[in-house]
Amino acid sequence: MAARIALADDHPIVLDGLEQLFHLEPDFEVVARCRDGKETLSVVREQRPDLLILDIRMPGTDGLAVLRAIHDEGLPTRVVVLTAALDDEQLVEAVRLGVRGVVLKETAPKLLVKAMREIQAGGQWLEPGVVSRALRKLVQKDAGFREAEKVLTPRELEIVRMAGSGLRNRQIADRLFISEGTVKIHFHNIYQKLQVNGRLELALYARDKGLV
Amino acid sequence: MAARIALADDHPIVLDGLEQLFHLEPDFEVVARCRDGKETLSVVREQRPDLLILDIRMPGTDGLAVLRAIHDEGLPTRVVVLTAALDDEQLVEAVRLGVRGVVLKETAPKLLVKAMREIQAGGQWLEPGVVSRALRKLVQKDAGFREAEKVLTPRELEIVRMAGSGLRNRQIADRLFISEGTVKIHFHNIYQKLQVNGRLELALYARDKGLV
DNA sequence: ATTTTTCTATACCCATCGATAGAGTTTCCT
DNA sequence: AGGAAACTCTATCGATGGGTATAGAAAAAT
Repeated sequence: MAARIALADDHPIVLDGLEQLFHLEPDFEVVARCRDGKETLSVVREQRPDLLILDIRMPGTDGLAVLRAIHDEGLPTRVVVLTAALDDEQLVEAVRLGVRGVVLKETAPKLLVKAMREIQAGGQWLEPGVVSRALRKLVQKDAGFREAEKVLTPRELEIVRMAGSGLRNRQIADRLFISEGTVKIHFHNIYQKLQVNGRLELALYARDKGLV
Repeated sequence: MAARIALADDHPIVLDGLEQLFHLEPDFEVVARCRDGKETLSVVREQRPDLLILDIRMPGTDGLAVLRAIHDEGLPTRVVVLTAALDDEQLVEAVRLGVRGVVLKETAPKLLVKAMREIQAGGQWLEPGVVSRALRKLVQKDAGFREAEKVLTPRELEIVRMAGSGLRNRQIADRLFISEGTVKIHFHNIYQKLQVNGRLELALYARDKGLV
């Protein structure tokens, strides 16, 4: 019996391409085309397809939200993420949510079919190149981000954010209802922890690390 | 006689979708599929297709570079940009380079066909929504950028850049072989011209406007 | 129960920053 | 030739920023 596939992508042309692709494979049958996350979710809930090819970027409810819902509701559909470029964090999140496969749009269609068969048979399919590269980046960025989150106390993080917005010591003190001296102490500690040389470097650092 | 179309996109599935789409239209004939910019360029040079459907994001030589080459060499092929999301500056650049149409991937395939016919007949096709929105943003950003370039003298711009990198007055003075006092004067003038309240605000401003 | 961490505070000192005033040089435009 | 704009300098002064020492109170970890 042919595996029932649902397709979800906001680009009609991609849907056409996918449908055409699987039309040539007798062991797959496309049972639904979805243009946004909401539609995808209702289709998966009602039709219970065997497989879902899911684009991450979609208008409204995005792919990850769909994946999360499927995971949380324990729906039996196996999901393959098909996307142009996968963000590092998105990848990790997707894997955490039990995605069965990750395929880039720039890969050969035949490979996608192969991946689908693999998954239908109970396996997994992660493009090695993508995964390793993404994970490497993730480690770097995550290291920087979480480093800041770990070494800094909540209060210090708060102050870093304010400094990143261009506030003065006096202003920060007023907003936090503490003395200006205390603000200075916090900055002093922050500088030591983050190895930066003043509030300007700190502000730029905060911007880079996405702490603002 | 059917119009000869070349397709350029790094996603094979999209190529499949496009080919399938135009296969149903008797007045169009797909004569080439290209996976990167280099391939696209050689195809356009040799086969001189009537139309080229071009994705902006491609590995290696990207879509804009291809468009630039086609424009510079005076090749007769009319280009339609087909992309997921078009950057403001990219759009302006594309129009400047004589692109004949801009279509988003999320638009209905039938509309793409309609646009192609329009262009083949000598017209243009720009998605109104995209264009107006992009242009509005562009005006804003461009205004901010050029404003800074106009009101600031070359020397002042130099100093703004250095401040944006986190340098101190003393360091800036040393690098420019001027006295620290002069640096202060420049900053004073800059603050007045840009209506900012200190070097931190200035640095953030410079970052936003892309002056660094 | 004791130690550690976190947050808070004050006081002093020096470096840096920013505003202001006054003035000389060059360069470019009219 | 004359004027405007840009760049340079010195000098002063108050405000802000940052280092250091000292230390109390509350919360968390051991």
